[in-house]
Amino acid sequence: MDTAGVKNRARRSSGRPTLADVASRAGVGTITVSRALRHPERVSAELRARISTAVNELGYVLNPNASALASARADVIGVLVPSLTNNVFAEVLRGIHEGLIDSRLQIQFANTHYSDVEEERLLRVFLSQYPSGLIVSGIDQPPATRSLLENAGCPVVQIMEIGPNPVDMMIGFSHFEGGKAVAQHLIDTGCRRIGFLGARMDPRSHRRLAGYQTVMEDAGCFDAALVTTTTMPSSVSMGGDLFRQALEKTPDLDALVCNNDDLAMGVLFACQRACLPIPERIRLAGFNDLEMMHVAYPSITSVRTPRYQIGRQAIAMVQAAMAGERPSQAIVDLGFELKIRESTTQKDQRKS
Amino acid sequence: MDTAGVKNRARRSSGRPTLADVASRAGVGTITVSRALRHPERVSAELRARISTAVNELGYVLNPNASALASARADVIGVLVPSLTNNVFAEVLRGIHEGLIDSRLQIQFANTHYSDVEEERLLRVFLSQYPSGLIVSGIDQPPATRSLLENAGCPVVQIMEIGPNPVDMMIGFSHFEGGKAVAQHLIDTGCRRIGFLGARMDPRSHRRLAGYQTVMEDAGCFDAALVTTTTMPSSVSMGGDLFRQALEKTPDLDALVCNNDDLAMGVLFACQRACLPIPERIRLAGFNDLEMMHVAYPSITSVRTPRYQIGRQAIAMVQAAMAGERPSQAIVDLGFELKIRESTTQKDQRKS
DNA sequence: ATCGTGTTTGGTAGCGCTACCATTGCCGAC
DNA sequence: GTCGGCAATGGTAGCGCTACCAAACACGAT
Repeated sequence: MDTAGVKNRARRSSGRPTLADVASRAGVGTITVSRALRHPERVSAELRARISTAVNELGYVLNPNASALASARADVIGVLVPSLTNNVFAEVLRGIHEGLIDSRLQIQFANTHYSDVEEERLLRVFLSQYPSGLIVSGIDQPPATRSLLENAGCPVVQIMEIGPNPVDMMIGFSHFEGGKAVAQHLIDTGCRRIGFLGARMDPRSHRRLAGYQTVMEDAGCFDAALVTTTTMPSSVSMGGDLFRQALEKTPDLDALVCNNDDLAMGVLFACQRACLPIPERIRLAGFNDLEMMHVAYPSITSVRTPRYQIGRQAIAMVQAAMAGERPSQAIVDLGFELKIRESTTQKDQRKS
Repeated sequence: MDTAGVKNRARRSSGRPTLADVASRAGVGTITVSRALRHPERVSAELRARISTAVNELGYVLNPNASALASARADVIGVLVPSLTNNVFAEVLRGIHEGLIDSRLQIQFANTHYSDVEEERLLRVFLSQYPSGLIVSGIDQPPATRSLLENAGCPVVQIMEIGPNPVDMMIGFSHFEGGKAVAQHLIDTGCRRIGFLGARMDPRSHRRLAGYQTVMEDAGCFDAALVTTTTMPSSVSMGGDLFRQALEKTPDLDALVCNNDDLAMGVLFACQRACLPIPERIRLAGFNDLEMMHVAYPSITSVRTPRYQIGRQAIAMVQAAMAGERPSQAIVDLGFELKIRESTTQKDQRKS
């Protein structure tokens, strides 16, 4: 009967304007419209204007799926970070975002939750979309993941730390040296029983610990009992917990290097609660230099890490590589800065 | 000469296995492979097994661009949040992520940086990809953005707060009531000169302020000089700055409601530095109940907000709507919980 | 005038997948 | 036995875009 079939054998269409619509309105070929959007400099000014008018009149938006399918390349930069809760990575993302303003490229974050398995899975998801670039955290990818990165067919930047054998490019700083710097500072100010507190001991944390250990051994002060770590996630309350554990093991602690600032905050509060004055009884140092550190009372010594710059320059490296410009150096060390504050300074030294 | 042209007139191909490769290896049609991956229950167990084997042997990965192009639907949920630095949204994202484990769907975040213009731009980017669902923060979208959402052609969940006229669905809690609850608590404990500190006054902050103001007016205590706000971003140091401003305007302050916990931390440190004891001289309350609040010294009263649950349930609502199940109620109020701690409790009351 | 070179534009054939049918086989109902 | 209905499977025509050519044209060199 065919009575109900109004749209009998209708061809599906999203209803949105397509390149062909723009092309016919502008009186040009579809490919010229595509070029005008993608490489404006290859199209004459006159056609560019006509096309631009047609695009605006129709409200045309390029279909990224069709584009990616046809060119086997998506205008997407995949960014893999182990945590979003962690303010450290939030700053990196801010740098990436600001480096991408006025660019056709889009960022696509994913959170590996510190899991190698999850990292590999997410990387496969990214790769299936033919990204234009990849930014991954750390340098300790397992072989399978590393191999995926090497065959990604796009620029890859490893961020946060530096080391030998970059997959492609690398930007960060030495966590080992950072750990050394804090420990050395405390040694220099006369501390001997310097504890180390660490949570969520990822590879970067281990390298900071190694830096601390090197300095302690060189000073003849190392004692395994001074190190208190956990694989549990880092948090402020965990800082307090680890501090109490450490104090029980080594009651003669005179300073603490914390693997990050959250832990340091926890120690600060625990000390306030236990009436152990900082820095008089315990010197305290963190890592990363979150904004809170210089505001705290007492203000807390920390290692300022160039998180924003890492993001900003990582994206610049990707864009340069996409344009065919290989960087002069594949490995960029942005360094760090030890911010010495009240928490590791004698009261009498503090007077300026 | 054509000597260099080895791949003369070669057809482009990504080199990856395609559905057709899988189909021929499994001895079935391409469409059956597509179905086996997309709707396994519609394919017989035998073919499913053969196809699964072929997929594994070839290492086949579905091309999401081709899939989205052909079906005008991408397996992507777009999530728009105003900030990533803010721990508040990090928890929401964690909820969304955990709600999506074992799902084919992917999340795609974007950060609007509290900008309506940026929000609209990002929304257009999302829409161009034909997302399967959208999660947006807040309920105050400007008309153009709202219209985009209404015509998105997919489930939309507005999160973080609730109000009338949802675009589609809504989940959150009342910031107005939250603001009222803190203020009322302080009134109840005898405070009269209760200040309000706010930074980055987004619509939700304004509603908390309105809640505070209502309570203050009802108690006959409202004084515009007690309110100190800024449009600048919120931070711990900003908390200290606002506190100093407030103390100058109204030196007789006996309590402070902070628009969020970062500010409250800043006030805490500023008070410690100025030797103004909390709660004896100043009572202090925050908003959101970040982990730090219960660890601080003194521990800080705050309004615990169901951030994780918001994310978790928002994604569940999207998935249900995708399956055609309309929720029994389009608006879900998850409430909040006032956590009363040392910072608003008299010393003598604290003894239990 | 002829040629080469470079610039601008367009035609067309896919990219890999899924919507839309059509086909087949099987079963119970009449 | 024939038929209708359902379930399982497949053929094919796009989805909207861009890579790959080719054509048209301008311009200076020969």
